[in-house]
Amino acid sequence: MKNRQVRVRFAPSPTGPLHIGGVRTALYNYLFAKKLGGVNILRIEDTDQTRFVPGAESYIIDALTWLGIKFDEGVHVGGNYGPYRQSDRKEIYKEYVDQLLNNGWAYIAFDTPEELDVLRKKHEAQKKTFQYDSSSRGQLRNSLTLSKEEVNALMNSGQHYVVRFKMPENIEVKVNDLIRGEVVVSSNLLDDKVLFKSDGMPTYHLANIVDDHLMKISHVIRGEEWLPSAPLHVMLYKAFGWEDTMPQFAHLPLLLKPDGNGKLSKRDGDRLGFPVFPMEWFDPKTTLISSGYRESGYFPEAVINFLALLGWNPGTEKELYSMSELIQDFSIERISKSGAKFDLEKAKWFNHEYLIHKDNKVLAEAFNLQLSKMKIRAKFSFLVSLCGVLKDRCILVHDFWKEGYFFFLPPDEYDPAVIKKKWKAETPQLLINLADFLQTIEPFDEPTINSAVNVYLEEKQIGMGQIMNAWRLVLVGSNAGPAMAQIAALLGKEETIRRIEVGIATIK
RNA sequence: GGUCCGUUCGUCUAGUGGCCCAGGACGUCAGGUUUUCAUCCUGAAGAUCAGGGGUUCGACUCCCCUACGGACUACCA
Repeated sequence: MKNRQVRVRFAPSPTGPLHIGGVRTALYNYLFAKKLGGVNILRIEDTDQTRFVPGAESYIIDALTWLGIKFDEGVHVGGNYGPYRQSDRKEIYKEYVDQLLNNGWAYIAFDTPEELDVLRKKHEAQKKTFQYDSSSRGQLRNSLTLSKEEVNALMNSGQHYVVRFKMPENIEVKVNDLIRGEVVVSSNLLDDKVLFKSDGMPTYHLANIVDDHLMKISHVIRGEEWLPSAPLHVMLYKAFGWEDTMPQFAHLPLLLKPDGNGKLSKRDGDRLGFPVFPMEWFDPKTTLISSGYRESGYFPEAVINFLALLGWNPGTEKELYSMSELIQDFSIERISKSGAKFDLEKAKWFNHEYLIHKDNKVLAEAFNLQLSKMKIRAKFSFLVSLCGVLKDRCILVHDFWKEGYFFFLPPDEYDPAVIKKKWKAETPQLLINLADFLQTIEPFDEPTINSAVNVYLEEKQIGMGQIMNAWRLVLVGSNAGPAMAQIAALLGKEETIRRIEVGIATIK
């Protein structure tokens, strides 16, 4: 098993949009594969036809593509171990169930879900737990209790049946987990899981093991919610005689809600007002829209960086990581054992870091996209300069509008608090004089305006406090925004003077 | 209820027996820079290492118990 090629898979089921915890699982698989020169596979686990959601599969692919998580094999890229969608592999599983049935590792069971439900309720009423296992299978309707003739008769009569795994008694099942070490469970506590459903589809457990084996998966990196079923999976490898090539397991810690405890869920996003999905998702059933990081103005690099550090760290103080740096430094040994609470503040900080280091042209393009949705047109070169001026104060791409709307819309009202504090009797005249002076400045750019105005104020013996806030008020409408010279330069001479005139005429 | 996993500042975490009366980052607070706001810079507060027992000359680090939290417990994945 040494020197086996690293082959990992990310195997979501298309029951809805990929949620941020799933993204992290996909990311860790990708980083691990690339680090070791291995192969990253995208397999779609759609054995439950009742939960299939149209659009979910393409959403998963688009989201991972947006984030820069690439696959070497998978539904969308093909490969030598396909098909990569379990519904397309339906025929394959039959042969393997038969193998188990033939060598006594599985049996046929006729109990209906309703019958079992009644049994569960009955046991519950007595504060006991019903389990379909070695203790109960002798009293139920299955090929272990029925005669061969009865079984055949039932099957021929079209009676629905499932195939269950026959969990052996009294053995210790050991799961060697790369993150948690050895986990030991007694087989007596494990139940006879359904491997093959009455609808002719395998369950997750069967399909998963067969596919991992057939696709030569070397490492299974998945969420901690799978740890309880790992012993069953180990037993399945044993039953098939595939112990030698059984993959190594690594169960990742869960992503927790920001407040309180518990697994992060779709609900939390709505409740706390932050996205739990990489991209916006339109639910065809409820017609509700869930927000996404992409549409909220986050950069994929920031989302990746933030997620990578949630449950893993390099052991150094380095926090800003590009994807290729992550690949270089990633290791399973440094994944932590305990769940990590999702902290939006930290995510924002990462985004800000990425935003301020982005080229102004890239930012301008993103901003332009937002503006065009608002039906606002602007010269690209103007947007590039504007982004340069505003980027320090922005966290998300959306903030460019919040921080710079007044470059597009003249003030329609003036902050009363600023008027009260900074608008004196002599202010209008001072502004008129300033406007006259601005008229003479050439070129009307930031450094020129800045030094010219400074000299002008000094010559006229006007204090900064006497005029700057009032000037800002007429240009912006409040006391916010970047330096005055920057605002004036971007607004242009004509508009700057016009706003001064309008302000004087409006403010009493 | 049962099984399994986990537990270091509010949050993410460093720490693999002495370097730790515990380090970094986010957040918070204070000061500085700035004509405003933000950025930025400096600093501060913030964890009796869940609690209790051991082992050891010495424990955040090893062992046991307890508490708390979580996951799982479907013909869902």
